[in-house]
Order: sequence, then structure tokens, then C-alpha cells
Amino acid sequence: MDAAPKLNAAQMQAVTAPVGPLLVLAGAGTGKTRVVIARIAHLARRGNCPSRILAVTFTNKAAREMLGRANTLLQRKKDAPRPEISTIHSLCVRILRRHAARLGYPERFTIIDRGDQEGTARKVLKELKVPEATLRPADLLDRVSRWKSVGIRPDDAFANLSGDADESWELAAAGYRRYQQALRATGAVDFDDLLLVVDELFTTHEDARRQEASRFDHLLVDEYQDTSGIQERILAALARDHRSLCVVGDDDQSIYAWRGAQIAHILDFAHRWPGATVVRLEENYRSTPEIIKAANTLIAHNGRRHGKTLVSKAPSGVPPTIMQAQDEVDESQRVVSEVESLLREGATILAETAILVRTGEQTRVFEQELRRRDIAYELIGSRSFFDRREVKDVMAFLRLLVEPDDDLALSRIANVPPRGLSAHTIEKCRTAASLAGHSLWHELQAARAAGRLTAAAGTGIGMLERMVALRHGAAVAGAAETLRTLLDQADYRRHLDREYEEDLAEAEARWQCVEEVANALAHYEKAHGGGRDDEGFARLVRGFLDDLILEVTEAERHETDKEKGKGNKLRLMTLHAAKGLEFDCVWMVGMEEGILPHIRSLNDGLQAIDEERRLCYVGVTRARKRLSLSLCLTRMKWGKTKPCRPSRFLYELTGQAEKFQEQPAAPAAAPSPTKGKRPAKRVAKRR
DNA sequence: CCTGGCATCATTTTT
DNA sequence: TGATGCCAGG
Repeated sequence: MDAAPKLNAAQMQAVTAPVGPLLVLAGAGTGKTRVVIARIAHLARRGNCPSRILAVTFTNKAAREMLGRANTLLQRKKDAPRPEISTIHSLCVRILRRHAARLGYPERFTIIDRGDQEGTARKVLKELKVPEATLRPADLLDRVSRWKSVGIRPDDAFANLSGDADESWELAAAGYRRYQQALRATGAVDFDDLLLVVDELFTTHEDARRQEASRFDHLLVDEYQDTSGIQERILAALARDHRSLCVVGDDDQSIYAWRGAQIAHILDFAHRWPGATVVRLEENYRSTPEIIKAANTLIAHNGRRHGKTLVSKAPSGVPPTIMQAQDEVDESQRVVSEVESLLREGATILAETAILVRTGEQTRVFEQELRRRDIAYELIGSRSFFDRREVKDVMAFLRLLVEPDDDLALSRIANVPPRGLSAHTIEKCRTAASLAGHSLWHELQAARAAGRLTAAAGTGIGMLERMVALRHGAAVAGAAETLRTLLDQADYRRHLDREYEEDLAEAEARWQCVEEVANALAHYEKAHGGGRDDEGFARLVRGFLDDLILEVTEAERHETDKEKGKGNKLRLMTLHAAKGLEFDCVWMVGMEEGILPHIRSLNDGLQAIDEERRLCYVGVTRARKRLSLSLCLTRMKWGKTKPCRPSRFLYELTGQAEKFQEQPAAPAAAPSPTKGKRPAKRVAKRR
């Protein structure tokens, strides 16, 4: 990683630039993280207390890594002040917890995760009687998120509908309003709200803004090209007074427009912050000249950019290769064979290999193949751990312990394991509760008292009551211990065993996940000093759940067997998840029109294709020594075999862009007279 | 109240 | 091809 032992001139310039607005345009592999950390150290050396420095990263993983490296570099004693390094979401949670009451939010709002968002969206659409074919929950959330990322409220959404918007946008606007009402009613906020509400706080309460801004004297922002409108406003509000704002990013790696990221922020930075210093890092220490050449040729096809050209400082290697497979199964077999032969030759180790895909669905065949050949791999970035039913159940149990009035959590586990409270009963009580204006928990107890429930349901509520009662004395027993008692009382282990009685290994694996949450809680408890009283315990658990939802706390994935040399695994991930990582050998698979660029961007016009190109660029620049691209001639889609065309990016990155035709010469509909493979046209001959 | 079987219909990326 | 939702029967 640190191919450059000393900072080069440009890096040095960035690190020591005068305090004030600073834009570091850092291409891929130019040592940008290093620069951020070195600048923190530089500021500290100049007499700034590290704790007055705030660095914002894009992901929690990046934050953890940066914090680790910063601590090493600062070489302080244990209790010495350390810089604050976190994602903007974690930062906002902390700000909100301090000011929630002033915004008319329930003092203890809960953050809902993607799954609950989708559940809420689904319900909203059902209430509005919108058929799923018109607007799916995920689509609604997508649009809501887009609105929120630029600060558009439900009421503004209607006003903002442009003339050419189809009716689905109107439905989405209506859905947005209902969705927001639903969240409000349960005191919940989603990921976007965290930012939206902080922005609102800063606009309406100048004193709060100043108070938060004054906690730091310096602000550094990593991956600045991916900031959304609302994020930009929050960051600006924090930096406005001291103007010590150092942003680092690469416009060519902006790949989150769909989430509201605006590339304009990095393009116009110098304009919006007058007097800003601009430093460009173009010396790449990561990849061979062959790989950099492909990357440069590719990205030159994009329109709006700062126009950097990377210069490789690494020794020459092999040119990128392109492999054409019959179908996706063939592709996976040949790619994995390549991995194996490289390993056999000793050309690389597993930990230095990665297979990158455009969509999560593509990972499937590769997983199968890797498992078949017994190659250790890790699926990165999938929120699979947190999506697991048992993990969400445990989180709901835990939430209930401190927040019995949390309707979402209660309805999740009210009948898990089954205790006579059917979905129907719960739904009925939920409606009654919202009519009466109190919580589901309250309603259940009231309904039982009024004799409106079956005996079985009554018993079930009694069981829940006993579980919730565990909160008293939890401070003494300890949080993790209390959770174990609770799970015991709920008989959750037996529940899992029964659920998967035909597959005991599965039941065991799922229980392991439960254990991991308990362990993570124990960890968190130790790190934060257990709660002293009921209130302290509640705060501890709430903080833990916040972190878990934001994935700040690492719940270590269950390690299968004792891996030889732990961490020595091939990484399998999406291109998005690969941002910020690097490997000796990278395979980019599925290089076909419709996958990369994705079909949906093909319909969305040039801007969308530019973003796909940046995505491709990100993939290419992950590779240090070897880059292998592959594509399929046909692909199985919904049980049907469909032909594929090579991605335009393959032509572009080999300098043959002119050979790509937007429309296939022969209409795809016209079947070729002779069945079988199409003429093996030589795609992208090298050089 | 719960379970299993059948019909339907789908197209991305994630803090 | 596979996930998910709905309905009928225990």
C-alpha cells in the first residue's frame, strides 16, 4: 500500500497547505488517505489538539481504518486526545441525540434500517392502493431518498413535480407524504432523515449550529465527490466559521449519483470557497503503466471532469486481458481456473485477488464455483449479516427491553417464537393503537384487560411482560448477560432448532449469529462502561443499536472453520463496494452491454452512462498488477438464454471506441439462420 | 391459527 | 430461475 515511502512534492504540498479551504484532487492510487492522515498529523504538530480535528469518511470501514492509521502516526499514549473520525451519518446521530427535543422529535427516536424502510414503504403503497407493477417499494424509497438528499420535503415534492413527470411521480410524492407520516407516528427516522433533520436544526437554530461547529477547528472530508446536497450543506455549516475545510476526492470516481451525490460539488469547490487552494495528485503508485493506460483511455470519454491524467510510477507489467466465455457458468469456471493457476505458480496469494461484479446477483455463480473448488472467499459489502432474520430478531428483543413502546420492534417479535399472538391479532391491535394514539404495547395490555383477546394471546402477553421486566436489574447483571437471559426465557434457541430441524448445521450457524450479536454487545459494554442504573442501561443499549444499524460496531462474521492464515481469502464484491480497495489481481466479470453499463442507465441517457464509465474506471484502477476482463456470449435470465454484446467500455479502454456500434448491425430480434454460437469476433484485440 | 402449495412476475448500486 | 404473496386446508 505504501509504495511511496516519502511524500512526493504534490502530496507534501497538500499536507502543508495553509489552513483554509483546500481541495485535493486525488486520482486513484495517488495516496489520498495517506495525505489526509499526514495532514491531521501536520495540524497536530502545529499545536492543534487532535480532538479538535474532525475527519468525515464515506463508510464506517474507512473510518475505522483511518482512525487506526492516525493513532499509529500520532503515537500518543492511551488517553491522549484523538481526532474524531466518523461517517457523516454517525456524526449526525450524535448531534441529533443532543438536540432531538428541540425539533419536536420524540426524545428517543429510533433509526430504522433498510428492511424496515421497505416494510413501511410496502404498507404505504398498499394503503394508497398502488399496484406493485406501477411503483414498487424499492422504487418509492429510491425517489424519497432522492428528494431527501436535496432537502425536498413531502409537501415540496408535489410542487416540484415537473410537467413531464409521469403519474408514478405523483404517486411517489403521495407515498412520500404517507411514508413520512408513518415514520413520524412511530418516532422513527431513516438514514436520510438523520441528515435532513440535522440540516433543519442548523437552519432553524443558529445557536445549535454554532455550538456543534465550535467543537472542531478543522474539518477534513474524504470521498468528497460523493457528497449529496444535504451532506454538503451540513459540512459547510460546520466549516463556515473556521473555514478550515480540506476536501479530498476524485471526480472520476463519483459513483453515487443515484443516491444524490452531486459531482458539481467537487467541480465547483474552488468557486464556492473563494481563496481555496487546489492541489492535484496525479502520480499513481498503485498500478502498472499498462493498467493506468487503460484507465486513462477509458475515462477520457467522459464529459464533465477536472481532467486529470494519471501517471504510473509502478514498474511495467502485463497488459489487461479479455476473456470471452460461453455463458455465466463457463465464465465463473474459467475465471476461477485462472485464479487457481496463478496461485499454483505462486504469482499471488488469495488475499490479493478480487472478483468484481456490477450487480449482487452475479455473485451467485461465482460463489458456487469457489465453493465447489474449495477456495476460501469472502463476500464483501453485502449487508447479509444484518439482513439475517435472527439478527434482526435479536435486535428487536434488545430494543424492546429499553423501548417497549417501539411498535416496529414489538410487532417483529411479538410472535417469535410463536406465543399465540398471530399476525392478524397484532395487525388489529396496531390499528386500534394508532387510532387511540398510544403504542401497540399499551394496546395489547389494554385489550387483554378488556377481555378482547383469546386466552392464548393473553398468555403470550404475559410472557412478553416477563421479558420486558428484565430491564430492571439489567444494569447490575450487565447488558450482554441480560440479553442472554432474555433469549433463554424466549426459548429462542429451541425456536431456531425447530425452524431448521431438517438442517441442524443451518440452525447452529444461525445461532452463531445470535451469539455474535451478544458478543458484540459485551464488547460495546466493556468499551463504554456498563450502565449504572436503568437509564444508563437504556442509553447503553440504544447506543449499541444505533451503531449496529449504522454498522459502526463490528459484529464479526462467523468464521467458517479455522482458515489457514486467517484473512487469506479471495474477495467477491460489487464495484461499488470495491471503492477504496486495491488488489494485485482483479477480475472484472460480466463486461457486457446491459450489465456494465447497466440496462437501466442505458435508458437514462448520457449522464447515467458517464457514471457507469466511472464505475468501470473504479474497477480498473483497483488492480495493481493484473487486470482480467471477461464477458459472456449468452446469459441465463429468468430461465431463458439470452445473447449478450460486449460492453462499449471494452472497446474504449483498449482505444478502439470507434468500433463500437450503439445499435447492433443486425437487429437483435432477427434470429441467425444457423443456430449455434455467433462468429467468434475478436473483441478488443490488444494494442 | 398455522402451514404448505401454487401462481405470479421480476431487471443496480447502499450509508 | 427464484422469491414472494395469497389462498385453502389442517
